[in-house]
Amino acid sequence: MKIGDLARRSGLTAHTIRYYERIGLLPYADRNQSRHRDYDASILTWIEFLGRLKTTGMPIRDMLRYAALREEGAGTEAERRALLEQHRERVRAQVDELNACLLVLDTKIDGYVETEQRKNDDDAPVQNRIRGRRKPA
Amino acid sequence: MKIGDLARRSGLTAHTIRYYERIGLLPYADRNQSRHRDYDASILTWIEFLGRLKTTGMPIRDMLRYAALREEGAGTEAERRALLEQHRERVRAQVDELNACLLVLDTKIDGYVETEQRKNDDDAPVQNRIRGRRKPA
DNA sequence: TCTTGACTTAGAGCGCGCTCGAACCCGTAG
DNA sequence: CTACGGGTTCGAGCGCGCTCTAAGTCAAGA
Repeated sequence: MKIGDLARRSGLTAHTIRYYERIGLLPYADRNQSRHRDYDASILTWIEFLGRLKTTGMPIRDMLRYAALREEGAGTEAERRALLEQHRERVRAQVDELNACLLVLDTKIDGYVETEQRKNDDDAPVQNRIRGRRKPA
Repeated sequence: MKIGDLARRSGLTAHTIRYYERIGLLPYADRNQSRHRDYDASILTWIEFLGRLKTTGMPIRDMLRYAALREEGAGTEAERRALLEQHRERVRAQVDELNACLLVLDTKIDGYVETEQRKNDDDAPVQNRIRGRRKPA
Protein backbone atom coordinates (compact mmCIF):
# COMPACT_ATOMS: atom_id res chain seq x y z
CA MET A 1 0.00 0.00 0.00
CA LYS A 2 1.36 3.44 -0.93
CA ILE A 3 1.15 6.48 1.26
CA GLY A 4 -1.78 7.96 -0.69
CA ASP A 5 -3.83 4.81 -0.22
CA LEU A 6 -2.98 4.68 3.46
CA ALA A 7 -3.98 8.33 3.74
CA ARG A 8 -7.37 7.60 2.21
CA ARG A 9 -7.90 4.54 4.39
CA SER A 10 -6.68 6.07 7.63
CA GLY A 11 -8.17 9.51 7.32
CA LEU A 12 -4.77 11.14 7.86
CA THR A 13 -3.11 13.17 5.14
CA ALA A 14 0.07 11.91 3.49
CA HIS A 15 1.78 14.94 5.03
CA THR A 16 0.69 13.86 8.50
CA ILE A 17 1.73 10.26 7.94
CA ARG A 18 5.23 11.39 6.96
CA TYR A 19 5.28 13.71 9.95
CA TYR A 20 4.30 10.86 12.28
CA GLU A 21 7.04 8.70 10.86
CA ARG A 22 9.54 11.55 11.23
CA ILE A 23 8.81 12.00 14.92
CA GLY A 24 8.61 8.25 15.60
CA LEU A 25 4.91 7.76 16.10
CA LEU A 26 4.81 5.44 13.11
CA PRO A 27 7.62 2.94 12.50
CA TYR A 28 10.00 3.72 9.64
CA ALA A 29 8.20 2.31 6.60
CA ASP A 30 9.74 -0.09 4.12
CA ARG A 31 10.44 1.54 0.74
CA ASN A 32 9.96 -0.07 -2.64
CA GLN A 33 12.55 0.12 -5.43
CA SER A 34 11.43 3.70 -6.17
CA ARG A 35 12.09 4.65 -2.54
CA HIS A 36 8.34 5.06 -2.04
CA ARG A 37 6.85 3.95 1.27
CA ASP A 38 5.15 0.55 1.02
CA TYR A 39 2.72 -0.19 3.84
CA ASP A 40 1.22 -3.36 5.19
CA ALA A 41 -2.48 -3.12 6.04
CA SER A 42 -1.67 -3.92 9.65
CA ILE A 43 -0.40 -0.37 10.15
CA LEU A 44 -4.04 0.73 10.04
CA THR A 45 -4.73 -0.90 13.40
CA TRP A 46 -1.92 1.05 14.97
CA ILE A 47 -3.01 4.32 13.37
CA GLU A 48 -6.52 3.73 14.60
CA PHE A 49 -5.28 3.17 18.13
CA LEU A 50 -3.17 6.32 17.93
CA GLY A 51 -6.36 8.09 16.92
CA ARG A 52 -8.03 6.86 20.10
CA LEU A 53 -5.17 8.17 22.19
CA LYS A 54 -5.36 11.48 20.37
CA THR A 55 -9.14 11.72 20.73
CA THR A 56 -8.77 11.19 24.44
CA GLY A 57 -6.30 14.07 24.64
CA MET A 58 -3.01 12.25 25.02
CA PRO A 59 -0.19 14.58 23.99
CA ILE A 60 2.14 13.37 21.26
CA ARG A 61 5.10 13.10 23.64
CA ASP A 62 3.19 10.47 25.65
CA MET A 63 2.15 8.60 22.52
CA LEU A 64 5.83 8.59 21.60
CA ARG A 65 6.69 6.91 24.87
CA TYR A 66 4.10 4.24 24.21
CA ALA A 67 5.22 3.86 20.60
CA ALA A 68 8.82 3.47 21.71
CA LEU A 69 7.89 0.68 24.15
CA ARG A 70 5.91 -1.00 21.41
CA GLU A 71 8.94 -0.85 19.11
CA GLU A 72 11.06 -2.34 21.86
CA GLY A 73 8.70 -5.31 21.81
CA ALA A 74 8.39 -8.03 24.42
CA GLY A 75 9.32 -7.16 27.96
CA THR A 76 7.75 -3.73 27.91
CA GLU A 77 4.17 -4.87 28.42
CA ALA A 78 4.01 -3.96 32.09
CA GLU A 79 5.10 -0.41 31.41
CA ARG A 80 2.73 -0.10 28.46
CA ARG A 81 -0.10 -1.34 30.61
CA ALA A 82 0.78 1.16 33.33
CA LEU A 83 0.81 3.98 30.80
CA LEU A 84 -2.59 3.03 29.49
CA GLU A 85 -4.03 2.60 32.96
CA GLN A 86 -2.86 6.04 33.97
CA HIS A 87 -4.29 7.45 30.80
CA ARG A 88 -7.57 5.67 31.36
CA GLU A 89 -7.90 7.35 34.73
CA ARG A 90 -7.31 10.74 33.18
CA VAL A 91 -9.93 10.05 30.54
CA ARG A 92 -12.44 8.94 33.16
CA ALA A 93 -11.82 12.16 35.05
CA GLN A 94 -12.25 14.08 31.82
CA VAL A 95 -15.60 12.41 31.18
CA ASP A 96 -16.74 13.26 34.69
CA GLU A 97 -15.72 16.87 34.18
CA LEU A 98 -17.54 17.06 30.87
CA ASN A 99 -20.67 15.63 32.45
CA ALA A 100 -20.47 18.27 35.17
CA CYS A 101 -20.17 20.92 32.48
CA LEU A 102 -23.19 19.46 30.71
CA LEU A 103 -25.25 19.99 33.85
CA VAL A 104 -24.17 23.64 33.95
CA LEU A 105 -25.01 24.02 30.28
CA ASP A 106 -28.44 22.49 30.88
CA THR A 107 -29.10 24.96 33.67
CA LYS A 108 -27.99 27.90 31.56
CA ILE A 109 -30.10 26.78 28.63
CA ASP A 110 -33.10 26.31 30.92
CA GLY A 111 -32.62 29.92 31.98
CA TYR A 112 -32.93 31.07 28.38
CA VAL A 113 -35.95 28.84 27.87
CA GLU A 114 -37.65 30.63 30.75
CA THR A 115 -36.70 34.02 29.34
CA GLU A 116 -38.36 32.94 26.12
CA GLN A 117 -41.47 31.86 27.98
CA ARG A 118 -41.76 35.19 29.81
CA LYS A 119 -41.45 36.94 26.47
CA ASN A 120 -44.28 34.81 25.11
CA ASP A 121 -46.33 35.60 28.20
CA ASP A 122 -45.89 39.32 27.60
CA ASP A 123 -47.07 38.88 24.04
CA ALA A 124 -50.10 36.88 25.16
CA PRO A 125 -53.60 38.37 25.68
CA VAL A 126 -54.37 39.85 29.11
CA GLN A 127 -56.49 36.99 30.45
CA ASN A 128 -53.48 34.65 30.14
CA ARG A 129 -51.12 36.93 32.10
CA ILE A 130 -50.41 35.16 35.36
CA ARG A 131 -47.46 36.13 37.48
CA GLY A 132 -44.33 33.99 37.23
CA ARG A 133 -43.23 31.00 35.21
CA ARG A 134 -45.75 28.73 33.59
CA LYS A 135 -46.04 26.17 30.83
CA PRO A 136 -48.34 26.93 27.89
CA ALA A 137 -51.61 24.94 28.25
CA MET B 1 -10.84 43.82 43.51
CA LYS B 2 -7.50 44.23 41.71
CA ILE B 3 -6.25 42.01 38.94
CA GLY B 4 -3.91 40.06 41.22
CA ASP B 5 -6.76 39.21 43.58
CA LEU B 6 -8.96 38.22 40.69
CA ALA B 7 -6.14 36.07 39.35
CA ARG B 8 -5.85 34.24 42.67
CA ARG B 9 -9.60 33.80 42.97
CA SER B 10 -10.21 32.76 39.37
CA GLY B 11 -7.20 30.56 38.81
CA LEU B 12 -6.21 32.55 35.73
CA THR B 13 -2.97 34.53 35.62
CA ALA B 14 -3.09 38.32 35.49
CA HIS B 15 -1.51 38.01 32.05
CA THR B 16 -4.35 35.82 30.87
CA ILE B 17 -6.99 38.12 32.35
CA ARG B 18 -5.54 41.08 30.46
CA TYR B 19 -5.33 38.95 27.33
CA TYR B 20 -8.98 37.97 27.68
CA GLU B 21 -9.97 41.61 28.07
CA ARG B 22 -7.88 42.56 25.04
CA ILE B 23 -9.61 40.06 22.79
CA GLY B 24 -13.06 40.77 24.21
CA LEU B 25 -13.77 37.67 26.27
CA LEU B 26 -13.92 39.78 29.39
CA PRO B 27 -15.62 43.18 29.34
CA TYR B 28 -13.35 46.24 29.53
CA ALA B 29 -12.75 46.65 33.26
CA ASP B 30 -13.29 49.88 35.16
CA ARG B 31 -10.03 51.49 36.26
CA ASN B 32 -9.40 53.22 39.55
CA GLN B 33 -7.63 56.59 39.84
CA SER B 34 -4.30 54.85 39.26
CA ARG B 35 -5.59 53.36 36.00
CA HIS B 36 -5.53 49.92 37.63
CA ARG B 37 -8.35 47.51 36.82
CA ASP B 38 -10.98 47.38 39.57
CA TYR B 39 -13.19 44.30 39.44
CA ASP B 40 -16.56 43.47 40.90
CA ALA B 41 -16.83 39.96 42.33
CA SER B 42 -19.59 39.21 39.82
CA ILE B 43 -16.96 38.83 37.10
CA LEU B 44 -15.98 35.55 38.75
CA THR B 45 -19.25 33.94 37.67
CA TRP B 46 -18.57 34.85 34.08
CA ILE B 47 -14.97 33.65 34.24
CA GLU B 48 -16.15 30.39 35.73
CA PHE B 49 -18.63 29.92 32.92
CA LEU B 50 -15.93 30.69 30.35
CA GLY B 51 -13.90 27.98 32.04
CA ARG B 52 -16.73 25.51 31.46
CA LEU B 53 -16.87 26.43 27.80
CA LYS B 54 -13.11 26.05 27.56
CA THR B 55 -13.12 22.71 29.39
CA THR B 56 -15.69 21.42 26.95
CA GLY B 57 -13.47 22.40 24.05
CA MET B 58 -15.18 25.51 22.75
CA PRO B 59 -12.67 27.54 20.71
CA ILE B 60 -12.10 31.14 21.76
CA ARG B 61 -13.69 32.50 18.60
CA ASP B 62 -16.99 30.87 19.60
CA MET B 63 -16.72 32.12 23.16
CA LEU B 64 -16.21 35.56 21.66
CA ARG B 65 -19.46 35.26 19.77
CA TYR B 66 -21.28 34.35 22.97
CA ALA B 67 -19.51 37.10 24.91
CA ALA B 68 -20.49 39.65 22.26
CA LEU B 69 -24.16 38.63 22.49
CA ARG B 70 -23.97 38.89 26.26
CA GLU B 71 -22.53 42.38 25.97
CA GLU B 72 -25.34 43.31 23.60
CA GLY B 73 -27.74 42.39 26.39
CA ALA B 74 -31.49 41.83 26.11
CA GLY B 75 -32.79 40.61 22.79
CA THR B 76 -29.94 38.19 22.14
CA GLU B 77 -31.18 35.39 24.39
CA ALA B 78 -32.53 33.24 21.60
CA GLU B 79 -29.23 33.28 19.76
CA ARG B 80 -27.27 32.65 22.95
CA ARG B 81 -29.51 29.72 23.73
CA ALA B 82 -29.04 28.32 20.23
CA LEU B 83 -25.26 28.62 20.57
CA LEU B 84 -25.29 26.76 23.86
CA GLU B 85 -27.63 24.08 22.57
CA GLN B 86 -25.39 23.43 19.60
CA HIS B 87 -22.42 23.30 21.88
CA ARG B 88 -24.20 20.93 24.25
CA GLU B 89 -24.75 18.52 21.39
CA ARG B 90 -21.09 18.62 20.48
CA VAL B 91 -20.13 17.95 24.09
CA ARG B 92 -22.54 15.03 24.31
CA ALA B 93 -21.01 13.58 21.17
CA GLN B 94 -17.57 14.12 22.67
CA VAL B 95 -18.57 12.23 25.82
CA ASP B 96 -19.89 9.36 23.72
CA GLU B 97 -16.66 9.26 21.78
CA LEU B 98 -14.58 9.25 24.96
CA ASN B 99 -16.64 6.42 26.38
CA ALA B 100 -16.07 4.45 23.20
CA CYS B 101 -12.35 5.07 23.57
CA LEU B 102 -12.51 3.92 27.17
CA LEU B 103 -13.89 0.58 26.00
CA VAL B 104 -10.99 0.23 23.60
CA LEU B 105 -8.54 1.12 26.37
CA ASP B 106 -10.12 -1.46 28.64
CA THR B 107 -9.72 -4.12 25.98
CA LYS B 108 -6.11 -3.18 25.36
CA ILE B 109 -5.32 -3.17 29.06
CA ASP B 110 -7.01 -6.55 29.49
CA GLY B 111 -4.68 -7.82 26.79
CA TYR B 112 -1.66 -6.77 28.83
CA VAL B 113 -3.18 -8.27 31.96
CA GLU B 114 -3.37 -11.60 30.16
CA THR B 115 0.21 -11.27 28.96
CA GLU B 116 1.19 -10.74 32.58
CA GLN B 117 -0.78 -13.83 33.65
CA ARG B 118 0.90 -15.99 31.02
CA LYS B 119 4.25 -14.75 32.26
CA ASN B 120 3.28 -15.72 35.81
CA ASP B 121 2.13 -19.11 34.56
CA ASP B 122 5.52 -19.70 33.00
CA ASP B 123 7.18 -18.84 36.28
CA ALA B 124 4.87 -21.15 38.22
CA PRO B 125 5.73 -24.68 39.26
CA VAL B 126 4.90 -27.43 36.79
CA GLN B 127 1.82 -28.77 38.52
CA ASN B 128 0.10 -25.40 38.01
CA ARG B 129 0.84 -25.22 34.27
CA ILE B 130 -2.47 -25.54 32.51
CA ARG B 131 -2.85 -24.51 28.90
CA GLY B 132 -4.41 -21.11 28.13
CA ARG B 133 -5.75 -18.23 30.16
CA ARG B 134 -6.77 -18.72 33.76
CA LYS B 135 -7.35 -16.79 36.95
CA PRO B 136 -5.13 -17.59 39.94
CA ALA B 137 -7.07 -19.76 42.39
C1' DT C 1 12.60 59.89 51.45
C1' DC C 2 13.38 55.58 49.56
C1' DT C 3 12.30 50.90 48.49
C1' DT C 4 9.27 47.43 47.29
C1' DG C 5 5.95 45.30 44.77
C1' DA C 6 1.85 45.27 42.21
C1' DC C 7 0.08 47.45 38.56
C1' DT C 8 0.09 49.58 33.36
C1' DT C 9 0.84 49.05 27.97
C1' DA C 10 2.59 47.25 23.62
C1' DG C 11 4.41 43.77 21.45
C1' DA C 12 7.45 39.67 20.97
C1' DG C 13 7.88 34.65 21.78
C1' DC C 14 6.50 29.88 22.61
C1' DG C 15 4.77 24.98 22.51
C1' DC C 16 1.75 22.14 20.13
C1' DG C 17 0.36 19.66 16.16
C1' DC C 18 0.25 19.86 12.07
C1' DT C 19 0.39 21.92 7.06
C1' DC C 20 2.46 23.40 3.16
C1' DG C 21 5.97 24.78 -0.45
C1' DA C 22 9.97 23.92 -3.23
C1' DA C 23 12.52 21.18 -5.89
C1' DC C 24 13.17 16.93 -7.43
C1' DC C 25 12.25 11.69 -8.86
C1' DC C 26 9.42 8.01 -11.00
C1' DG C 27 6.26 5.10 -13.85
C1' DT C 28 2.66 4.91 -16.97
C1' DA C 29 -0.79 6.50 -20.65
C1' DG C 30 -1.32 8.99 -24.88
C1' DC D 1 8.76 11.66 -26.14
C1' DT D 2 6.26 13.97 -23.14
C1' DA D 3 3.02 15.10 -19.82
C1' DC D 4 0.97 13.95 -15.50
C1' DG D 5 -0.08 12.22 -11.24
C1' DG D 6 1.77 10.21 -7.94
C1' DG D 7 5.86 9.88 -4.80
C1' DT D 8 10.48 11.86 -2.19
C1' DT D 9 13.16 15.20 1.31
C1' DC D 10 13.93 19.27 3.91
C1' DG D 11 12.56 22.99 6.14
C1' DA D 12 9.59 26.95 6.70
C1' DG D 13 5.00 28.60 8.18
C1' DC D 14 0.62 28.63 10.62
C1' DG D 15 -3.34 28.87 13.98
C1' DC D 16 -4.27 28.45 18.64
C1' DG D 17 -4.02 30.02 23.26
C1' DC D 18 -1.54 31.78 25.95
C1' DT D 19 3.02 33.61 28.27
C1' DC D 20 6.46 36.65 28.98
C1' DT D 21 9.54 40.90 28.60
C1' DA D 22 10.49 45.71 28.76
C1' DA D 23 9.86 50.04 30.34
C1' DG D 24 7.28 52.73 32.95
C1' DT D 25 3.60 54.35 36.94
C1' DC D 26 1.96 54.44 41.48
C1' DA D 27 0.96 53.71 46.64
C1' DA D 28 2.12 52.13 50.93
C1' DG D 29 5.43 50.83 54.57
C1' DA D 30 10.28 51.27 56.88
